[in-house]
Amino acid sequence: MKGRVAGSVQVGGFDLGHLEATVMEILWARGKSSVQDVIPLLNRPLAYTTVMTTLDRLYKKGFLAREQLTRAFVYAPRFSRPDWEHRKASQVMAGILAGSRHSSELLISHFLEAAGPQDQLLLEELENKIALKRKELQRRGKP
Amino acid sequence: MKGRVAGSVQVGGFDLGHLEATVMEILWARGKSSVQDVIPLLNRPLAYTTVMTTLDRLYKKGFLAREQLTRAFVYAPRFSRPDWEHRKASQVMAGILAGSRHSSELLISHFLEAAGPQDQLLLEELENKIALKRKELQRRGKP
DNA sequence: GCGGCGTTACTACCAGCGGTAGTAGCTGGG
DNA sequence: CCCAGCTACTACCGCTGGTAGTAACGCCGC
Repeated sequence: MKGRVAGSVQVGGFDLGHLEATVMEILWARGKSSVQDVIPLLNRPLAYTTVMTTLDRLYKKGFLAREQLTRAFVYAPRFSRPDWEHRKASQVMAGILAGSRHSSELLISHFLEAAGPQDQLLLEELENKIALKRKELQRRGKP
Repeated sequence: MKGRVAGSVQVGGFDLGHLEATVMEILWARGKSSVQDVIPLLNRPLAYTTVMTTLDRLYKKGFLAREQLTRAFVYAPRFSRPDWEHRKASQVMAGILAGSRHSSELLISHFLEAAGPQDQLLLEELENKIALKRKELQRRGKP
């Protein structure tokens, strides 16, 4: 009877299997696509129904929208890739923030460790954003 | 025969079930613990063997160390909670960085959105770190 | 020395999910 | 009106995690 324990950090809700992820990637690249559109773009031959099931599951999970233009369904991502990443990032951050404030710092620290020369602009932008946020918080703190 | 598709971002390797997560939480809170120690701290009664199996699986996954002090095994986390979070964060960041540089910014942006007054110190620290990193990159850039 | 109790190791079973695919039935175009 | 193509439904497999029973083993107390 599946215990269902409250708590536990679990990022959950954004887990895609390999096929699912691959298909999403294709959808993001192509935009509106039917099953037939997707099949030839896969790196291996899969039965029509397999791809359809996958698209359907993605649809039922709310990742894809569908529309019956011709006889066949045409699927399209409900979120753009960046948008989806943002949502995912939100989930991840929410999970991490729930764990502890400290972990947020850890995560960002790790980003800093991994940052290279190509990220200089990004860092600059980030620094600005943080400065802004701090000013805002200070303003709100003592009006 | 399990298709095994290359690619797909998947954070993987840090997935704990609910019971597993709960048990880790207990271990982090209590430090070295035996099965008997853990059982009363769970929010519902579970068979001795259930808890043992869970501890054992965690052990085999490398999350816990064990030691046979008395007759029973005594389990302890192999990583502190912050340390573990750091590792997890690394994985997450690696995944996100692999996706695109842009997503890193999204993730951190989201953190900034979620940041509140209680994070002022954190933000300050972060700003310093970024400034440091930028200086370092500039130094390395044109010696 | 021996028996029992606590422990472990082994094994099992179930449910959920994702990958994979077959079959039946519906439908629009010719 | 019939066929080709598409969907819906269903199924099966493997893996993972939750849950637990059973058998065997060793230490402690008598």
